[in-house]
Amino acid sequence: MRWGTILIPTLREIPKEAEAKSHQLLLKAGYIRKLSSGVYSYLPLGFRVLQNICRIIREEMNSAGAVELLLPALQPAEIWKQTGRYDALGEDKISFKNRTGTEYVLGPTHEEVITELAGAYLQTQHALPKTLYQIQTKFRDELRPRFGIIRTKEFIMKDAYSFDADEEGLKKSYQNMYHAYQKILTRLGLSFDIVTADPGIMGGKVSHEFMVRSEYGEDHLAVCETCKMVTSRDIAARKLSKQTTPPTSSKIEIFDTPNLKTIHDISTHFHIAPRKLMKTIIYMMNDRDPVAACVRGDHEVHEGKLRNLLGAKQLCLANAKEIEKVTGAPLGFASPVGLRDVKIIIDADLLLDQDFVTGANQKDKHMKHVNVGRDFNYSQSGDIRFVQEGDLCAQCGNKLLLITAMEVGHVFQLGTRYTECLNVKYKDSSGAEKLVIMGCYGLGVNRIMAAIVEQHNDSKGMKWPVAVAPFQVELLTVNHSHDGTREAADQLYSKLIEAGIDCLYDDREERAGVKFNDADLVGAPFHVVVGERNLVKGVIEIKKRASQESLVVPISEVLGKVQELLRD
RNA sequence: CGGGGCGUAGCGAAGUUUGGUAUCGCGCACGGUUCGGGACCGUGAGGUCGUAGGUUCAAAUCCUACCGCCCCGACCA
Repeated sequence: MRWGTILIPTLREIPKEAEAKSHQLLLKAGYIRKLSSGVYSYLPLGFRVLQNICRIIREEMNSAGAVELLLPALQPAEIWKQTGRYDALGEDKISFKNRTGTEYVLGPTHEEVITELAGAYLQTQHALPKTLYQIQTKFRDELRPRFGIIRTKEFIMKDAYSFDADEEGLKKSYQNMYHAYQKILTRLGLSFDIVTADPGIMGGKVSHEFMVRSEYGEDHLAVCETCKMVTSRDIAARKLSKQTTPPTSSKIEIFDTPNLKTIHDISTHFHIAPRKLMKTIIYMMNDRDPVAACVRGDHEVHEGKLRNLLGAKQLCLANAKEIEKVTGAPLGFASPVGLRDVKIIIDADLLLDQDFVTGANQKDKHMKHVNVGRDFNYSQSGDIRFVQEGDLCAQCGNKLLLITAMEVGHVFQLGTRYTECLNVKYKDSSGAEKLVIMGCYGLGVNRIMAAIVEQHNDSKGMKWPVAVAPFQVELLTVNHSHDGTREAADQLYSKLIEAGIDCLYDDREERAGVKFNDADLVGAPFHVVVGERNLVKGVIEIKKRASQESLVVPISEVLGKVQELLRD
């Protein structure tokens, strides 16, 4: 395609709104344009990349035996109420009423719709197993769209759903998708980590996330460089130290802290390091029993770990009233010291230090010189917090690193989370009705595009892998008004097109520098440069964008060479 | 929702403190000279200065409200 035919509005300067590299480059090279916060248009080049990503996804999904369909984005709110996710979606849901008063949700995901469909058609064991997928726009009113197309309110997702007769079938389907995802991301030129994850709002027990390491990710990986273990920070465990520190001889002192409730308030106001503070968080276990969870001021309680340690069925943060009842003080001044009829759980790190500052269980007061064991007893100690950089690897005991990463894919073994709510059953060979077992599998197409840019760029622009590049080759003339140059380039262009090569032909009458810079920015993997200087010698220059290395070949061999390069 | 920053031509900015003809660079159009890594000269087009109200002889500038955008944080006491 000729440059003048399509729309490639490259910019000389990077719009100041862009911070992430992918955001900057995609704007500068004319791939995307923002319409409003978190809402983007994909210009011709951007659209071509999206299509290439989708093509690869389709190929791998199809060859894994999944079948494509298309579900509606416009979904009656009613089906969301049936699965109980209407409320769980909360503010993220974009919903409205039509003229007759029916409420609709712009689909943020499609479990409800597909499950309804499965209920209608997958009623016999012969219909199972089945994996259906679609590539569709999802709508989520994100609180804060971020980093260009990494987090947007409207995005394209490939979502697949498997339906099986039993758990064993689900495991097979899950493995199948898991491998397909590995192939897809590898073909897309991404290096990635697969980590076990917390299924969260989606439900189910087993889930894995496909993570791409990037400065602009919103998630964290706990990485051990020694034993190479990688886990999601959300669920990473740590090895606990066996040491303990004896208490100090200083006695507890109560001091005034008017209106200073948070760790940040206390630490800045009194110049005390957060690690010398102790946070006491009150939870209610099984809706009845109060629990005080204590961690260092610079740590965060991990509700899941706490729940596991307690063996609690249900655990949630206490509300203001409950806190007041348990501690005798308003929110912000809790301490384990003097608490009665409350189970106290401490994080093991509290045993490694002495002399903490805690609340005083009185309004506007805290206490210092608090020592574990001396001033209060606890029922259990253990790992009840999120890991931090420098914590010890649960597997080998060496130090963990925290690395930011973005989630590009997520697979879940949902089980009967949805089929139960929507009563999706099949008849087995004995005629008995059984719930269909589901899995679901998502890939963020736009985010994958951003991830590829994040991993393939340099100071001049993008370096697309051949598989996803908007064009495989960019042909450009050094001086387009020179007849010989133009004629040679025109001929080459026809040859490349005839050979089925996706070629962008920069036929603009721009100066060489402009064209070279735009070519590097746009990032086609190979550049074919036609210039008078080489032409008189009967040769043409081919440049590899990724390495910036050039080779010179006779005109007649250009096509063959390009084909060879594309094959490799 | 809280904190911070910002809104002036397609892009990047100055001007706002101290009210007085809307300015500069890039890009765009036309003419010319150039032509292998973002050329140069000349001419020109392009603006509700985010929106609405107020103060004033006079508002991009001062006041009030609202809208939008970016970054950080968000039931952790």
